Amino acid sequence: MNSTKEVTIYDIAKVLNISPATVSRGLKDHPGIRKDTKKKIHNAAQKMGYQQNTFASNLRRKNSKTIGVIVPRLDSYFMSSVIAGMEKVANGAGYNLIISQSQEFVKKEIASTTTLFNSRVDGLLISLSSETKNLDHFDAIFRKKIPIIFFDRVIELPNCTSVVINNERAGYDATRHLLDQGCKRVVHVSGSLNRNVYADRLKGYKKALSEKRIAFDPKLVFTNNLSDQSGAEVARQILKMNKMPDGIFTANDTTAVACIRELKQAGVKIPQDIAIVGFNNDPISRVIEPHLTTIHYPGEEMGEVAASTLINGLKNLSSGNLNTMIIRHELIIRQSSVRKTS
Amino acid sequence: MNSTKEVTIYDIAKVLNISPATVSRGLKDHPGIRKDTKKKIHNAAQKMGYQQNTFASNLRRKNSKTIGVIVPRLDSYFMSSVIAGMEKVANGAGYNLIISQSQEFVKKEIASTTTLFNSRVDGLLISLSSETKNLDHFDAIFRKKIPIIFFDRVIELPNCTSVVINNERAGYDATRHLLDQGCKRVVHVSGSLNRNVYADRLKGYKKALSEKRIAFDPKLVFTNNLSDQSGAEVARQILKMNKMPDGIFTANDTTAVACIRELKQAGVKIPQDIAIVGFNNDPISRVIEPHLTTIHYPGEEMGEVAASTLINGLKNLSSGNLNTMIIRHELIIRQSSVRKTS
DNA sequence: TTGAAAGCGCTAACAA
DNA sequence: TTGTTAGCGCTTTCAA
Repeated sequence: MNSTKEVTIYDIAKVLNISPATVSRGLKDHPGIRKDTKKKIHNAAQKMGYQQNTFASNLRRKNSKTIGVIVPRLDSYFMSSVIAGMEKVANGAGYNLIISQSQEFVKKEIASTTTLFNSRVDGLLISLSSETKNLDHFDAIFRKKIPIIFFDRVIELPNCTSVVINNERAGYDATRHLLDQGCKRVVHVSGSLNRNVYADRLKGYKKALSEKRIAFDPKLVFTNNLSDQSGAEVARQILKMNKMPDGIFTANDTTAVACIRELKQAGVKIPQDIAIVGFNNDPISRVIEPHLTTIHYPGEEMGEVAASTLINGLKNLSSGNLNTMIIRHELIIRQSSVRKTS
Repeated sequence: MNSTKEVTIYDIAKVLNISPATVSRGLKDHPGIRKDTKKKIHNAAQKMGYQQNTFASNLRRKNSKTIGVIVPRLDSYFMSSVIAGMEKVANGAGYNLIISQSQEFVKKEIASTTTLFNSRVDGLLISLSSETKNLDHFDAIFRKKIPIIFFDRVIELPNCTSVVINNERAGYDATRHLLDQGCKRVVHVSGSLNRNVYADRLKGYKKALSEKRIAFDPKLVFTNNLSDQSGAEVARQILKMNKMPDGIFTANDTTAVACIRELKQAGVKIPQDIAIVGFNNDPISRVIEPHLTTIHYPGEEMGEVAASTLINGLKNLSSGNLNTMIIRHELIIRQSSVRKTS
């Protein structure tokens, strides 16, 4: 494949009449190498087109300077922001990212885990697929004490750090806001309840209801995959209900937007007839009319925090045994939910 | 860091009383190892928790089974789809992806290139930053004959394959459509003309104009970074023009949407006063009101094609010396541009 | 069908 | 401040 001969530290050593060890040290600014020697080495390396061989180095040092990332899907605004944040931090610290998607399947999550394990990543950043129920596939990782940080879709685990927002509180905030706007009958559209993000938002929803002494009605909770289609489907079901709801809180913006569109088409007035709150502060939330009230959820920051926590841990700068890092969220109120002009 | 001792082929060899060479061969189904020996080896490996050491293997074989990806930004719907497509193909073929973003800076693009080069990726998939003018930073890559495939934002190069859509044609289609709807004075909002994607769309715009014998007016072309803000800014400038345009063709959807919002706010009727066409078929294009006419541009497919072309090339299945692969695009007509009820 | 042995390029313990 | 040397774990040529 690659025809050209590789330049090694031995070649440099020979040219400069010094030992390979010195070259190795000079190349990485080892303290205790004379300045002029270093300069000579760097110059020669440059001139000869030296390229360090990471495999040899990794083999020798037994680490890879690589972080594995497993996410359910890449193609959402939120996830791209997360990855962007991770990439920024990791690259800054000299790490590479190997990214793979589970596509929401456990099976793919398992396969990715094995690959990343074999690639000997120094650490893992994981957001779980909606199918995942147990963590057996991470056993090998745990046994080898490779640090894992779960983010967003996390799972409680004694020795793992998680980076999340307070989903229960966010769910509460969203629901409470609807109730404060006068809603009495609020539908909640949720995702797989295997996942904290959805289960907790549901908890928050229930809490807000009970605080206002509104009985929880399981018929008002829809769980699906939160896609465009599912959102439209929910809207159609709502239109058929005997007693229509006057508020909807969905666990993402895509679904909320699909609902709004479908409902508007059927002549429902938003927010007068039905007030709606989404989740994620996706760009579409500012485009749909009426603009969507939503929970802001800083993806890039979450990525940065997850990555830097992992890297600090790798450097043994870990701040003790901290377990859960909570990133602040924020309810952004727009027209889709505002009824009171107060 | 990792406390646990690694299991190597030597350990397996010792246990089974055979040579490491046989174990190595057995593990990868080398023909010419007895079936029962293979089975024994696999079983032992399983039982002992053997994990192959990719570094040693890569070092020995001088390839990495890794593909480097450099993109301007990750956080757009289009780019996430591209990456998703690449990831699918690459993982299927046993390759990992290392992804980095240039953030539209040459400087970062250079840094990423070096890192990926040092990580000894087997090949590269690149979409150029808007700043990039020359390709000197890929010299080392070319010298080592590491294959590069450029996608979307490409550059003409004798020995490189590119994956693109026909941007000139797409630009023509978009503009032509506006003219067909009766527009006489069409603004074009473009990105960095260093990049084929924008330069070619502009060419198509000009071609459509000249076909209809409309003089090209450079004052009607705005070039900027195609962000939200820039879109709004363009709209504001349009509102101040003595003679307002009656059509706008923007080189992405974000900008088109920002324009629409700003113009609507100023009381401009879309599409009656100004008809608008965007580019990308981003999810927002179906949410903005009126829905945005746009060019569909299959990101996932582009990613798949780019990755599989690269991988086929690595396997020496390359289909000769093909140079440019063109993916079909499609004009999707929605309300933002339709004036004639025909 | 299997084994012996060399070596991929680097790092680090130890010695000088 | 620099050098010697062993060895990380694997693959592969050559020999048996």
